[in-house]
Amino acid sequence: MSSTEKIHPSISQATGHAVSKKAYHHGDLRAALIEATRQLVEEKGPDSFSVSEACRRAGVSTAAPYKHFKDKTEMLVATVLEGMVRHRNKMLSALEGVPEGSTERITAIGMEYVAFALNEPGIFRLKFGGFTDRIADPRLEESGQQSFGILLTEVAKCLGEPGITDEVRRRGFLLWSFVHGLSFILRDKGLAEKGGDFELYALLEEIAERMLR
Amino acid sequence: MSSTEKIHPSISQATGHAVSKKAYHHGDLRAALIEATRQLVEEKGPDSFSVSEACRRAGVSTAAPYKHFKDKTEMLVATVLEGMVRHRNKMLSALEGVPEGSTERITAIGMEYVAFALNEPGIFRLKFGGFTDRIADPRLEESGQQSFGILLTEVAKCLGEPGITDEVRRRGFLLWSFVHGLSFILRDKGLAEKGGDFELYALLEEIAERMLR
DNA sequence: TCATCAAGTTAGCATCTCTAACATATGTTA
DNA sequence: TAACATATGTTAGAGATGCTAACTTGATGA
Repeated sequence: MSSTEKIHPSISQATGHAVSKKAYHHGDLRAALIEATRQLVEEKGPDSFSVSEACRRAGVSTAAPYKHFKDKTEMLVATVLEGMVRHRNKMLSALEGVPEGSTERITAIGMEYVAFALNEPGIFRLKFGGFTDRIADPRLEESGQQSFGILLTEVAKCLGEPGITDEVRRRGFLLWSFVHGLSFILRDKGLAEKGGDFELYALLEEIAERMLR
Repeated sequence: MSSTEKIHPSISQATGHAVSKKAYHHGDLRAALIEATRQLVEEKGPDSFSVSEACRRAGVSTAAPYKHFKDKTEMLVATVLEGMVRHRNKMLSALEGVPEGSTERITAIGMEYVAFALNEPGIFRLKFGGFTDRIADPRLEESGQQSFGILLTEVAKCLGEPGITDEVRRRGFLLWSFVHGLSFILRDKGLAEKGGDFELYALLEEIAERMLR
């Protein structure tokens, strides 16, 4: 698929928007713009992203996005939200088949977390390291909490706690901090320099054990 | 001090530049622009920073910076480098008076790391979470390695290892990941929500113990 | 059928980065 | 000391961008 090809998704599923806005002129410009934004953020980096270029890629005028998004920031937020949904779903499916209450479940979540950072570094940066100064969007906040909740549930089972106790929250916070930092470092350094030295899975296992012991 | 006051530092010390460029028209425009950049990055956030505004604050035309920096990115890099020097010096002075080979030294470094992230979130973001897509400057890389070296030295002493062995590197990497992630999370959430729940120093102590045991 | 409204368009303003051409201070050298 | 070379600044302007206003078009439903 050529990178300059216009984007015309048939149906907007990921946006979670009213089906009523589905097919006017473009088909689903909102979804197309989100996809163009996602591509550009990965190709050029979040800082070099421009609305104009997304418009060119979606094959519409530069004024068109403003019928769907308040401004550039909202466009990025929508794109990040879409990414977070994918991220969460990946984490959940990574848990399938892994024994309940085992530390491997924690490790699996961590692997998926790091994988997302490495596979979609642009979105990852927008989501986390990103533009807190530009956005304090409650939807991003909430979406993050949901993902954190998945981890906490697993930690509770691992520790044999009855629910999300203070201790669970504390351990979860420590684990999250570690995996979060690891993701950033690996993403920044590139897998070559740091990931080559250590086996990622072994690293995450060791951490899970040290933290949950 | 008014935020619109012009910046006229008497002597450029932090830039580490040839003294020959000290006093032409402005005094030391290079240093003044770095300071203006630093202020703006903290006030408006790294994404909203503009060269024009830095010029206004330094009281020069918008073309003036290009006599000192190749482009906007180089201006930001110079500002981040200056911040990294300050950061490293703070870490080093945090070690003074703390017993050699104690885990408190590790904790002290961690505290300083987190403090920098919280006190200078804009620079911290540019330095790390920041604009890897825009910059892969070798000077930033090297400066980061130097800071990491400080940590590794302390880890080696803590573990009683003869030098920077593979095991030291591994533990140091784990510790760094954790503190790095913690800094990001605390910075993003704001101290209120997360830092309120846990005592930062205690958290870092616990981590140091779990990691170095 | 036709009025309404959603979703596009074009035109244009304000701002931004960066360059070219010009102006001036400084320090050097004949 | 006069003239030159260079560092450092200025003004003017090209090209890109974010966003708005005003207009056009096409789908939907009374």
